[in-house]
Amino acid sequence: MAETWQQELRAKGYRVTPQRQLVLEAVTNLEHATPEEICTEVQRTAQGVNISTIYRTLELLEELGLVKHAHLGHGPPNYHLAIEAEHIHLVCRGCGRAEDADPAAAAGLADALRERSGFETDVHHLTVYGRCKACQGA
Amino acid sequence: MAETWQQELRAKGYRVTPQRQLVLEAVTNLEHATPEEICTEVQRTAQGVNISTIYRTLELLEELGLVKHAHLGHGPPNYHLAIEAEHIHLVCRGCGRAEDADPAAAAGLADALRERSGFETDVHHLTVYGRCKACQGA
DNA sequence: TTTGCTGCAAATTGTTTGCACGGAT
DNA sequence: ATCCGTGCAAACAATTTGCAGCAAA
Repeated sequence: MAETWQQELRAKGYRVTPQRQLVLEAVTNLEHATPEEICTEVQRTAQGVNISTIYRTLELLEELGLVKHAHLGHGPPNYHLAIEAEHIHLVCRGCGRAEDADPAAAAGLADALRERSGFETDVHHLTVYGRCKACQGA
Repeated sequence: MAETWQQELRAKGYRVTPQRQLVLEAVTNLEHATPEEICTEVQRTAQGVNISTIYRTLELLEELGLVKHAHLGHGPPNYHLAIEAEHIHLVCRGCGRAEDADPAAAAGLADALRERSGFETDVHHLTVYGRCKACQGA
């Protein structure tokens, strides 16, 4: 189970390199991170790694379905494990932080949109903007 | 409404310039446009206008609450009139088009998030990804 | 005659690409 | 020997900023 992604890489003619392992580890540990942040994390154990390798690796890992990314507002995109993608992003306008929520909360929304517009909602890629509990006074 | 946006500008010590009027017109006419597209539109009647003026003007108009912007996927943000913002964006993964939906559909979602996470949802800035009716076979 | 607004160019930031070396197969 | 993956630097795209001249109050 844990060894499958390396096998999948090899099966497709790709190689399993330290950089790729480190990027996947970083995405796993940071949970929600930008390419820049991932690069910094990776460089803690392999200081030579270049930012372009991060981008290329993230693209590859996304192709394999291991990670996903979302555009949460202005800045750079946000990467996380695909397995952990089963959630809604709540982005706070106050502190800018992103927290997660149960996609079940969007079930009603999906139903309403399907019924009214025939639109099939991808609940796993939903980003909601607003104010988090902590920022409720500014 | 007796209080025009021009008066509001002056009241705050800003000036009403041709550029600002043209940008607001462009946002009105294009309905959903990037800064680049707005710039091109404005330059049709005032060819000297610089892209940085567009950015500065859009920022100002947003501060005044006249326009809003949304990040629909990768590229540059998308500007539209605030008055027209009272809707949800449905972005289709198939054709890439954005259609509008009634924010009432998200009422249940907002309730659920407030109850579970104490998160105050901004329903007017909700973007939902999925597949539109027409693209339901790909 | 002060102050705001603009155009221009340069600086920033985020991301992609071309290329040659080094290492794995 | 071949081909992939990487670091590096340069190219690119989107956006921001510093500044001098101009124009409106």
